[in-house]
Amino acid sequence: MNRYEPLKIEQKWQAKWEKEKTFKAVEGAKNPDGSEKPKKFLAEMFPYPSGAGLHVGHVRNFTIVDVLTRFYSQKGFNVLRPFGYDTFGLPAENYAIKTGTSPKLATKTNVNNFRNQLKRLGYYIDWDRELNTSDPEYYRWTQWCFLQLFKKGLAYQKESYQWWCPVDQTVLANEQVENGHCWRCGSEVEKKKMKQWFFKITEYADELLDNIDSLDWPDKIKTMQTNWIGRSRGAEIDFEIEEKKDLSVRVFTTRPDTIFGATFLVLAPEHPLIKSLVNDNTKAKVEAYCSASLKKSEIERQENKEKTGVFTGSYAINPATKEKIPIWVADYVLIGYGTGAIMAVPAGDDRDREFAEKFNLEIKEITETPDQPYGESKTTYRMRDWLISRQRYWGCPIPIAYDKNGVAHAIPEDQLPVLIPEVGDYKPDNSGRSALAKATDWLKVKIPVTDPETGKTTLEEMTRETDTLDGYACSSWYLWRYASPKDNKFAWNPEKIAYWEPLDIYCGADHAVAHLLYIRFWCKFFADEGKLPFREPIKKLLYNGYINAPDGKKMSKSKGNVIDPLDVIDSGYGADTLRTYEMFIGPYDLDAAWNPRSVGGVHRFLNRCWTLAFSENTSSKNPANNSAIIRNKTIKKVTEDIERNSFNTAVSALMEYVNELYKIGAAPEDIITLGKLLKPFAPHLASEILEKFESDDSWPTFDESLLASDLTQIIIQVNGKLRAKLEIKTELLEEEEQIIKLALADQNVQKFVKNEPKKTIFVKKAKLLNIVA
RNA sequence: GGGCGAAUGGCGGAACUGGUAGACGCGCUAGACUCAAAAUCUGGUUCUCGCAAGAGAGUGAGGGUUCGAUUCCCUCUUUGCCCACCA
Repeated sequence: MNRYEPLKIEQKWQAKWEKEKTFKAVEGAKNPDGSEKPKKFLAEMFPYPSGAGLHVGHVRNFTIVDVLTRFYSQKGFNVLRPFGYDTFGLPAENYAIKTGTSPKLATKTNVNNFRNQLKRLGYYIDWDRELNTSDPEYYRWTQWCFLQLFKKGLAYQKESYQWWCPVDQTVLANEQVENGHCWRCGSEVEKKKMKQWFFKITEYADELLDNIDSLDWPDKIKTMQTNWIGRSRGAEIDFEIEEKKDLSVRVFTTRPDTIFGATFLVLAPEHPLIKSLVNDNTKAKVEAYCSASLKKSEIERQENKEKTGVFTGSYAINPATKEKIPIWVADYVLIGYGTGAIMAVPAGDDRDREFAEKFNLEIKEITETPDQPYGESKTTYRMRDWLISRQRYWGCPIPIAYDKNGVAHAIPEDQLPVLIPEVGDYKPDNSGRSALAKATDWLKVKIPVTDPETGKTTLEEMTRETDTLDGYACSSWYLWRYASPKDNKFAWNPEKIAYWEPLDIYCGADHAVAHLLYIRFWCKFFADEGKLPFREPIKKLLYNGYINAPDGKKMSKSKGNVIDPLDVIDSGYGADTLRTYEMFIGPYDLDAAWNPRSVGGVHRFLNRCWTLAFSENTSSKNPANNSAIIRNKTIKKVTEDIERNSFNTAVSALMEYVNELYKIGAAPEDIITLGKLLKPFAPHLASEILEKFESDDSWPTFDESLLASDLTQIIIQVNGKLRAKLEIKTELLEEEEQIIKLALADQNVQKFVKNEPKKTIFVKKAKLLNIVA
């Protein structure tokens, strides 16, 4: 018998799979009997291919998808498991700024490295469907998607205060600001007033919220999305300004019924009406307050919740009480939510009370409620529109050009893709424009314009948009591109989409809100456009946990505690051990700590599988059928465990099976079953085993009738405590009276049951008898 | 402050719908093989008492429901994640 040499057999099988394109997915694949196979489309959240290569966290994520893909493939599904790379983004660009290497080149190197590493893990991937978001043939269609949104008014420009990262020199979406810091570089963000592009995700807020219930997604993610959208129903009420009848302040409140207790109004410092409400006495003070709070960082606003504010000098009329109430400015009111102005009800709201107490404003108990609520009912959302402009070079150019009046025009679809121009220096300047602005020739473009009066079309010279799209736009449609990644007529081919989509299983460890909300938004939009036959893109979502260093801390280069998956493979363990270990490490959805010794344990297990299959001693040992029970039990357990994503217990069931076969000996059928059940986890070793036994890899079925043996163990409890275990003939399980008699005859039971039992409870399913003494 | 989880041996974890707590793996330990070591194989391993049979305790703490609770309910402690002046 040869030794188990993982690196050798893995190389052999990987070469074979590559040559034979074993994992190529074809629409409409059929069974031998001519019936059509059911489809199953699975994917992981595609990675950003960093220069550091594959991480053990990637391996966990991808292996979960691989186990499920192989499982469904073996079960007879027509499976599609493609792969792609999310390649636009700051790391490649920052590297370019630092070294002068073009991001295009660096990305190519990184993708090649990633692909080679993925192949060494033996993944079931249809490599003909590989995609890459920075490939012009891909981003051509990202730009097309943008234009569809633009045509419907769902991509629009707005001047507003935006989060600005002073280090990365770009604006950030709300989702990319974490506790006042840039999600990428960690530096403190500022507010800056700029004209920016947005996607109108709020248009779909209700549907995005209402459909959450129907998703087979983890509750954690569903709750986070629900909170993020943050719908609240209330009313908008106009308050007239005293002595300025042409002006009024509109406020939003969820409690219009408390209007009798409203004793003052508060406006956000950015509110446009403020300048009309100040007078000569208050003007300087209010202006100082407003500009100070604009400069205030998010951190300061979070750390110091002490109420601050200034009186504008004006009064409004409470429409319910007709009383005159002062109008204040305070930064605890946010411009982006509701109307940016509130009616303060200190008797009903803690924040308003705190403010009233600090500035000695009236606190009036609510003694009256209006029969008919004031104002018009209004629903608002915590979610804001999605800011998509990025002042960066390495992104998908926004396909827009401006005429001499500054009006935005779509680049015609036949001019797509708008290619990223080559520039020598990738650094953005301080003007707030990306490095694209340095490509002076590229900036000029001729766009056909039709005169609305004459109907004549002329070519007009315009200037291109220099902003690029948020990378999340590129990942908002890639799952559909997988259906027809090489199509040059459509972003996604309608027939292929109808066959494969929506995605059956999606697995990832990040992007609970951003990506997973954006892709749902685009799906609903393109469904409305008649371009997608479904309104939710992802049926089932698995959200896996992280893998930490052995000390439980996050792996990081600076701490020097990073485990490189390729090192694990090359140390001699091989990919099968790495894969199986990462499935065995714990429940897939919880964080886990790497344990080098446990890796060794899994390797020992695979070595035992090898010995069982290839040693003459064991494999020829036992032709008898006394392994049928354990074999059928194992098939049942592994099948059901994979179906409920309990990969760690599926592996442990296989370990038990092998341990048992070591004791009782294994017939060829036992080993073939082992090979089939092992294949999702350790596909190379399993293929080697199945090859030796000349077996296919079809998923084995179990025979319920073979799960029980002739003898059955009955648990005997007295007052709920275990006192004896009886071996009885299985058919006796029907005879409750007999079992009670046998139990009471047991010596140990008699020690605890002196008199006639008060009661007996027999649970047939649990094979348990409880005697109440 | 709000929301959602979690807490089980020396360690990672198992027990899926209330029914033998600790599967499987690591570690430790005894033995076999070996001149020896590694590898491999076979036992043991929650704690306390006992040679053993067995007994008692035991799933963060306290209470409750039940014949029976790691599992359900209440109170508390610790801890993780998400959101956080959203009117």
